[in-house]
Amino acid sequence: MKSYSTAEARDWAMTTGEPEPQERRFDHAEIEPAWQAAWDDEDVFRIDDEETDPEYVLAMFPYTSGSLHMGHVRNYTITDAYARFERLRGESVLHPMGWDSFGLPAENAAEERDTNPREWTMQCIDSMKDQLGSMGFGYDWEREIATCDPDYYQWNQWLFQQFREEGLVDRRAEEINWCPSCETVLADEQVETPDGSSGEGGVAGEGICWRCDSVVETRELDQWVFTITDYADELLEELDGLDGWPANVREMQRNWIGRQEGDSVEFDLSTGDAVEIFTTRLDTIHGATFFAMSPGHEVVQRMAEAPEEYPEVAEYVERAEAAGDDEDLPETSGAFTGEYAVNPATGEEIPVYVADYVLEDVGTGALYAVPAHDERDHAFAEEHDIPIQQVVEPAEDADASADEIDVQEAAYPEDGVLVNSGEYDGLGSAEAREQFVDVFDGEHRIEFRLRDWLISRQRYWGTPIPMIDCADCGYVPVPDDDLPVELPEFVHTTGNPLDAAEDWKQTSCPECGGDAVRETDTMDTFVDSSWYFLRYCSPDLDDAPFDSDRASDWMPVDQYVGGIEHAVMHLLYARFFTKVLDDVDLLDGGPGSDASGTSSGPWSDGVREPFRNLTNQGMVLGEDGNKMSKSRDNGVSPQRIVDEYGADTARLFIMEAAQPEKEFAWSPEGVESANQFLQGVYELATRVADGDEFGDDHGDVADYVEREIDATAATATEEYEAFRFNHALQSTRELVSLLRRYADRDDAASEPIEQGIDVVARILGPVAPHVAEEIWSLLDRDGLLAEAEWPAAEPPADYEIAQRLVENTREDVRDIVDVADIEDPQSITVAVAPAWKHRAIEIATNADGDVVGAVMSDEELRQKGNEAADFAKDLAGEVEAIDEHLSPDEELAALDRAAWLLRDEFGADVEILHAEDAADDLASASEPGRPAIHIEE
RNA sequence: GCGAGGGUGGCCGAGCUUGGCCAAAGGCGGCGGGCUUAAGACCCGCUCUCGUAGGAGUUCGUGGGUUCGAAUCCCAUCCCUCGCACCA
Repeated sequence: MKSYSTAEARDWAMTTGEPEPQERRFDHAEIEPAWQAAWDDEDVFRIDDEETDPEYVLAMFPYTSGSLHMGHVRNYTITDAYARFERLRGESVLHPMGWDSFGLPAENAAEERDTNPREWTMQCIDSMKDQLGSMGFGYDWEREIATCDPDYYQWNQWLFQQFREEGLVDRRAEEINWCPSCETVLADEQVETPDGSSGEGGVAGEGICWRCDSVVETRELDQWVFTITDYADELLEELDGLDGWPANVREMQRNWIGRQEGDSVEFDLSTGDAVEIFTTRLDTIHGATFFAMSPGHEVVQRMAEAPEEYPEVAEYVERAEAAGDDEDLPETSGAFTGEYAVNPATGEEIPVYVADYVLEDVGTGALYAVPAHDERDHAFAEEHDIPIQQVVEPAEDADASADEIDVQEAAYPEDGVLVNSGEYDGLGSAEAREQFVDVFDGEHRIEFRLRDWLISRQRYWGTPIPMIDCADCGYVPVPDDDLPVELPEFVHTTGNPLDAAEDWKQTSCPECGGDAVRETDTMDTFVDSSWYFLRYCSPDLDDAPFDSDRASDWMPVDQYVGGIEHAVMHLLYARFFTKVLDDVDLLDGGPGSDASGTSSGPWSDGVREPFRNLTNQGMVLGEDGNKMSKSRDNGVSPQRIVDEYGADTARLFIMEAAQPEKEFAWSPEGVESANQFLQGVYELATRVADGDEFGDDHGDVADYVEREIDATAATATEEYEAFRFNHALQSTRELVSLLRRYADRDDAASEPIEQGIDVVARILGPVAPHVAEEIWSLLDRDGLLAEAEWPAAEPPADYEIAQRLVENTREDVRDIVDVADIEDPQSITVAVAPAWKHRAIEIATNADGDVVGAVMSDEELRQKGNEAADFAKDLAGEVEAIDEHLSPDEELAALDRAAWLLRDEFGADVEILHAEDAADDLASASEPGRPAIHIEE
């Protein structure tokens, strides 16, 4: 196998490096590009199409803004480190990168700079690719994709047709969110509520655009939608199986989907209308004392259009509409319509109100109100002097008792037992609901808060929706053969540039051949990101969006890392797409296709879910602990850090600072410390490489060091696996510190140090890959570290127990020296416990109750007389808490290995003895796990 | 209001899933010592209280409980963060 050196690496990089400074420090500006070129040259990060079931490590691809920020760096450092770790462990790893490159900002940038979105975006990609490269992130660039590339977005169009054939595409008039500034519609998810801090100026509660913060208006337009609600149930249910996802993300999706089980029943109104209501409390129907509809309800709207007949309704509706979506109207406001509804349960006529607290888009926008058992109904009834009729009282086992409840005072919203409900009195709430559905000719229904996914955007820089509007045939799909529908040249205009592109827009109908126009809407960019992880499997395929067999084998993504801001939209849409793609047979994992998967649920039967494990990296805060922002001027540019300290330092600092999902504050001291640490390791490596400084005397101290090396490798393995990189790095620092201490001893041998540095380099490899390669070549190892083998990960025999013994003993010595005020200890004698005490413990541990009896019934121990009896009595009190111990010989060996630590620390002679070789009074003070100590001043 | 996640020593933050060397990792800050002409960096200790031989006491939001034994399990309660929220 070939071995590499910086010099050769430099050749790859084709840099003309200055002569190396003779200092024992590395120059990041020199080594980093060199090793990046070496990896590239050796195709280290490429994965062959023929690999089966690789570890799929994925970071959310970046929007092509032109520059990486710290959030990106953290995100990509995490996936890169994990991917490198898995590669060292011998896994084949798929770690691709691409560009989320459609979207409005490119249009804005094009306007500002008098260029076009494509050119602008391509420049951004070039620049960001360089930045990723300079960070040393290892991607398979042969799988690079860009969503603005027609080779990519034609498949958006193709998939759109697949979805359409599946009945998942709809065009309908939608009341949409319109951003006047971006001149586009927004999905509900893209409308944000302004945060409380700016809630003064009368716009409180109004939605704002997620991109530009403009106040969002509503308009009615014909729009294309994906009927994601068809999958609402499954999207909700399978969340339970996503145990590799953070709880909060799953919860956010649950909230978003908002499943609600209830019943709908029709009420006849005196207007002649039959109005459907939706309720989760059908059991309370006998207590309905009024009926309420939202101002937007069609029956109300009709009334409002006849102000002479319904003056109060008209006035109220006007007020409500003027107030906008939000709570400018008091919660108990409303207007009596003059009409009545018949309560099907009681036959009574109850008054019909328009009330703003009834929301148009919840349920059916109409409800019967039961003031006795609903707080809002109660408040409304009090305000409008409507009677309150109790129909439920607490059940026997409820917290409250029936006579404590006064529904005139406050609503009792709990389930209970029916009263005042005629023949149904005494029935439980749940049972009543079940029966009433049939009794009142209702329907049991499941409602969702989730709305269909509106994908139309009146913008240029997106995927054209492949439909043609023909005067005779209506909307006709563009045939597959005519795909892609490519974007026409960009023109500067205030509206939608596609509308202005007349030549592009005018076409003929694929069905009748007559004149027709193209759909000028483009797709929401979340369409692009809903399946990009599949395209990576076969990025150049030209007859399908992805290779189904390979994708079915390679999916799901094993580790997906990205920001929490995508908790709902992107992740929900990607889940939706994956399910649809399975249902149209483009994906099929099939049982057993994923040998490593042990859990059942979504993973056991085909690829139903895209992401097995999800991590949301925490924020990188500014030095002051606040979110980085231009206004606070606390931002840190990744480029500056890389220039000054190098990518390795930045990566190491970020990974040491906190676990991936936690936020942390930027710290110049931390960066400095990371850099010094790397320089320190490198320096030690140069000392080993020079060789002549150390001997080859392999003593007890070397044994100690070697055990620590093995233990560190084991810890690092475990911690990397668990995504706690900071813990792995912490123990690596401890090992380096030990190695340096050892190296500074006169009797230091080169072998343990070299072995230690070797292991340290490999552990650091995933996080600080350039320095690690540099050290690897200093040690004259074969090949590239990036392709080396992960160090064996077995902790040494009884490591924990021995380590505890040593640590406790050292602490005890310190305690004694301190408490007894010993100025200058001359000699320290340590005696391990005699074999008979070990034997006594063994017997005691196995004794059933009578510890003293058990111990003293042993022939050998009885001969020890009182000493044994006393020891047995001590044991009896703590028999439950006795730990594992080493044998006397093992204790002796462990302490021998560590004796140098005491010697160095106290500058005293240290003697480790068997009990038999020690003075009687000393030996008698010893216990297993706790040797006797004598210090001579 | 509903839901999720949390409350640990001066601060940050592990540990709590599988109760027991847990007075509780690590870092920062502070103190002492080493190295150095000096500073910085680096290295070694200490950093709840008391204690002249490794001991004792009191701690992990608060109050109860289970247990030989609880930061760790159970119940109640307060507080914090996030998400949803006039959701029928």
